[in-house]
Amino acid sequence: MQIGEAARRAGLTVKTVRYYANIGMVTPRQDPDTGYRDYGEDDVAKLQFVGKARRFDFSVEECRELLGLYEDRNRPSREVKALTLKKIAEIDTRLEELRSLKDELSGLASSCDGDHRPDCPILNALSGGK
Amino acid sequence: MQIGEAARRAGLTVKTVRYYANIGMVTPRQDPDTGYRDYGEDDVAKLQFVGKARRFDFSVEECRELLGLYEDRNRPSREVKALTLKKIAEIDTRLEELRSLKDELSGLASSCDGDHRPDCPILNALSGGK
DNA sequence: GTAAGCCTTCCCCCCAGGGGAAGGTAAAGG
DNA sequence: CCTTTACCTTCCCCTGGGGGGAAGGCTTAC
Repeated sequence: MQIGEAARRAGLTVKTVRYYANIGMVTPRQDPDTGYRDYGEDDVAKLQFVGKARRFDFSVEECRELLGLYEDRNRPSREVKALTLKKIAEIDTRLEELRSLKDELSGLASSCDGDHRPDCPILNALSGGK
Repeated sequence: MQIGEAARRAGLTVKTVRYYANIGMVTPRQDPDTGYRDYGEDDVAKLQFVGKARRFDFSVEECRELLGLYEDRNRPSREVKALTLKKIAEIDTRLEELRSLKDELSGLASSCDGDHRPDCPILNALSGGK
């Protein structure tokens, strides 16, 4: 099938699918007559796989790695789990950062009257020392 | 003072400070002899201000806005508070996304044995429908 | 015949700078 | 005076993950 239908069935944009072909992640056959990319069912499955992994916050490089494991029917599940745990740890770190950021901003916001007067503890904090 | 010392005192890199000058956020005087940028105390204060706001996850454009409010002695604190509350709401959204992502990944990871055998629920989930 | 709807490659754009080259300048040491 | 060192300048390419759109080619349908 052509790239448009493959993209539709994978829930991705044509641009994205073409990008994945260019970086060698999902490489379809090429029709020698038209030069058009020609996607098979297996390609669509890979595109769906990558699309879902991206939604799970895996980077393109990690997706490539997962795809390799996905295609190797003899790989130990250990490797996949390790990658997943690493990703979970990254998410935890980011959660912590965002939480403390939110606490600080919330503290500032609640100390600010937010009225017509120019005095503003938020700006004072941003311009203050440290 | 020269850009190096200004950067040091603001806790930023020289590259960053030069970038802020290029985009017109903190624009120092220029020494006509050497062509070097010449930073005053007020410039350093602005750099510190922007640096801190960046650490609070404000975008460069938002920093420009905050800086405008910072320099306007008559602005109502309402505007600053609104910007801060908007940022807090953004952080909340991102927190929610990350939390649900983590839950899904955690569920997958705990259902995977992580041993030498090839069967892997994580890959099954990624390749499964939907 | 021509309009619609596909497809192709090619190039620039986003953010917030980082890395490094090529070249000018200033101050200290020998 | 010469050299080293430590500054500074502009200029250009790089990151991730594509998006937007131009210029051009192809069928298919009306």
